[in-house]
Amino acid sequence: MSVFKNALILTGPTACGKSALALQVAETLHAEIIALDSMTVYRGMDIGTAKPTTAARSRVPHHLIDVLDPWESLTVAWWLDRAADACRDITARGKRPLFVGGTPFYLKALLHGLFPGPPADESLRRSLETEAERHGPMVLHARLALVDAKSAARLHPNDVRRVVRALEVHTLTGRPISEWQQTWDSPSFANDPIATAPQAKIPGVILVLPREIHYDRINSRVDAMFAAGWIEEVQRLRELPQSLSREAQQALGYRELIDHLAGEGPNLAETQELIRTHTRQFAKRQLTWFRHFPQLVPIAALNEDALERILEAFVSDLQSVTNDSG
RNA sequence: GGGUAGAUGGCAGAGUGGUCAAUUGCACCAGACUGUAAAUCUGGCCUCUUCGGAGUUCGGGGGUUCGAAUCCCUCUCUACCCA
Repeated sequence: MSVFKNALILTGPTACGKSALALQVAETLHAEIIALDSMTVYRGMDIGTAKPTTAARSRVPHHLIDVLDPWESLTVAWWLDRAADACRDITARGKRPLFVGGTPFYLKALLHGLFPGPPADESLRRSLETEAERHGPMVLHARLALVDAKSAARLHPNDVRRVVRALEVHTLTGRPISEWQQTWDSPSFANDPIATAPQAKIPGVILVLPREIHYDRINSRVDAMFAAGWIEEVQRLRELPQSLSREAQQALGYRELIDHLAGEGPNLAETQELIRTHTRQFAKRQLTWFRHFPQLVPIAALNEDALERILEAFVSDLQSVTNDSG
């Protein structure tokens, strides 16, 4: 029933070697790749996002890459819609969709769906945020407690971003967000008319590698990005006629480089070190998400038989596989 | 050789007689995450703990004091200045 029923997932933390393996997997399984990634969607942001090269993209078709300009906004819901479209498209052409990427929130949305609530109301958000700045976050949290005790209990008062969204959903729908959010709690809730999440059972694999090795890879990849002209790329983005969207400008590394180029950040060497550090921290955050998905089969990324193990994991989950190679 | 200013927890940096195991930031460890998510937020971070506390810390040594990271002496080291 789900549009994702033929899909496969290859995920893992940043710089773990997903892209290279993905090409091989895609070629073996006759698949096309859909980027499970919140940043490679942006045109002109190539180096720092480790976007698949044109060579890679000519080997295997990639979707949801370079689909937005850097001044455009992006949300999970938009991404999920487009991912569903791409899936339908690929399936219709007799190919298999292979999600590749490491944006954990999008992965969760893909696996568990989103509650079909209202999208962001920017002006409402702005006024709530302003209020929090003036009178402190407690004010918003206290108000939330009045209309949605369950969410208030779950959310820390300082977590303004989520408190605002909870308030926003309640204001817009008259229904507490905690009611809407039951999508992720109970499968039986799928019968509820407001919870129409796909609840997809998509076979997936997660690449893992020892922390020390992983960190070395991250560090040297950041260095390689600088050597490849990352600064010039960011400079070009700064010279665009329109300023970057909030989502684009908070991309890891771009943000630090933008600050540096604007004279508001540390010197170049320090900026580079900062980006290495932040990338390592990001990888750790990704890992805390991945623990929530026990259905993903862990594969040692550096093992020589990684490709075979991935294929095995997929095959054991599939009834029909268009695979004829060893 | 003379002078001045300093030495504080992984780093930066507060504190200048008790309320100091020592503000804060960073790093580090762990956690959360339902339309900003490569974002944002939370907890921990000297040692031991029956979680009530207990024991050792603020360059080394000595001293003053009921009591010192804070005052005095001395040693070592560092930075800058004059020779």
